[in-house]
Amino acid sequence: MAPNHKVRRTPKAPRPRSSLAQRTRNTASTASPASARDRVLRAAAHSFVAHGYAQTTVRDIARTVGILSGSLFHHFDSKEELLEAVMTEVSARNTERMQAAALAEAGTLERVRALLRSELDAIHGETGEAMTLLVTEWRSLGPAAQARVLVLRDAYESVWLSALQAAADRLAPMDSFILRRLLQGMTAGSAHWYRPRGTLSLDALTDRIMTLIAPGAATGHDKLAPRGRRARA
Amino acid sequence: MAPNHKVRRTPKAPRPRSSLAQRTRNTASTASPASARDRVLRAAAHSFVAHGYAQTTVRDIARTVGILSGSLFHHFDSKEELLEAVMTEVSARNTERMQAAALAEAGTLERVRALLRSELDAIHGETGEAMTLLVTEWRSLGPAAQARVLVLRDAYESVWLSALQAAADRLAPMDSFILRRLLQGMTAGSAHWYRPRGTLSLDALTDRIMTLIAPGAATGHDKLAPRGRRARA
DNA sequence: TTGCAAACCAAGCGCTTGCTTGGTAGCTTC
DNA sequence: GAAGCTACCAAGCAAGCGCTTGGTTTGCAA
Repeated sequence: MAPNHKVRRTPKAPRPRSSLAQRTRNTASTASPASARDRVLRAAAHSFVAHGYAQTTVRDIARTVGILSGSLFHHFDSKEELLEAVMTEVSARNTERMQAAALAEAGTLERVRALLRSELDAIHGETGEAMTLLVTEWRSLGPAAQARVLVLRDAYESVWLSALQAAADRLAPMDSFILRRLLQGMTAGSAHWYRPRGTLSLDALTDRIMTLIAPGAATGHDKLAPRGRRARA
Repeated sequence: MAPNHKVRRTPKAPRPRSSLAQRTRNTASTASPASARDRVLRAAAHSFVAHGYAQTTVRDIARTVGILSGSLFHHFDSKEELLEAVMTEVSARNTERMQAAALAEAGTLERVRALLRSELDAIHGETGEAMTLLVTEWRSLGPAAQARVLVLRDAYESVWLSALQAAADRLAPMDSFILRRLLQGMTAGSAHWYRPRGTLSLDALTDRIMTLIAPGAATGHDKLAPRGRRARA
């Protein structure tokens, strides 16, 4: 087996900086609009999603940020810590967004729909959230990092679970835990085939899934799902 | 980017052998019950599924087979060809099994159920099929190999599509292509959480999914899905 | 008995990988 | 204006990777 998962050293967290202004170099306070650390994080997230963790080299990430590979380790202690940071940030941000989206709705079923739409946004949205990484690259994390991220993941999942339980009488008759797992399969799997620029909108996709889990319930938009449409590309 | 996907050389296919009898070494005709090539294939499939393609080294595979890493290349030209061979064999075998399972049923909905059960079998069954690899490790294949495997994958998918179209009036009102993609998400995703040794049987899981895609239809076994059950571990 | 091919070993090559080290440029602070 | 900090470069190391090479063992066929 390829020896992954090194032991953790001292956690790195360069002091936050203030000023702006763009230079050839990102020095102490003349940072880019997005700080150097954030730019590394974004580049890493994008590359991890697009090509996978193992297929992405630290040299790739450094190149897109515009620095040398060694300089990455000024911001992060290891490549794995970079993955953990991406996962941590992504799941924290999305738990927040999801909760806000749910609270904006009154009905139980409408809340489930809001959660669903929010999750699809996190996967396909223009903000380029890397939510799928939590599933697809889970085993690229070492056990210690897994345990740490799992705490955030559980918080995210508990929001889902209570929303599903609250709407249980309007959903397909099924244990909420199983329903959630099936739902996650559908949303995560959509990363492999759904193309945001295609003919199927994210709202329409949300409706299709709602049709499955809440049969007979009008789901708001696009009530009768038109047949014979294609989603390709 | 990590330089994968080398060019193809001459395809290797050692002549098939006949006799049996176990020795310390697998020579021309005194092969193990499963030929050496098959044992390599099985070991590779198992390791690819368990730890991922990138995390599996050729030394790992060789060790579980009981040979040295260099000897692997007597059977396969490259590690990627090994992955391709696994995918090819798996999708060919499962297309066959699935078609047989479907033809054993008369009704359109029963056929869909048979396909579904067959796919779940391929993912979780005791035969240890590596069906999930086709999704999870798809991008580990180079473009050329992808094109070759895609032919088999398309055959598999077309069986699904025609079954779904035939049963369309008894399924959730939705384009069959989209329904298939959502279904595949549920089945493939189950690899991440479903445990065959748990309290939820594969038949019961099949029923839960059928409940979603064919609401109001009695699905054969286990008609009213009991609530409040847990599937964990 | 010799010839031959398949199956494998032993050794290691060349390359890429994540990461380290020692030093420097630019900015802030006192 | 010196100290001190962050951000970065330049160079390269050790380890692990897929894969190659040359030779040996084994069984079978002629």
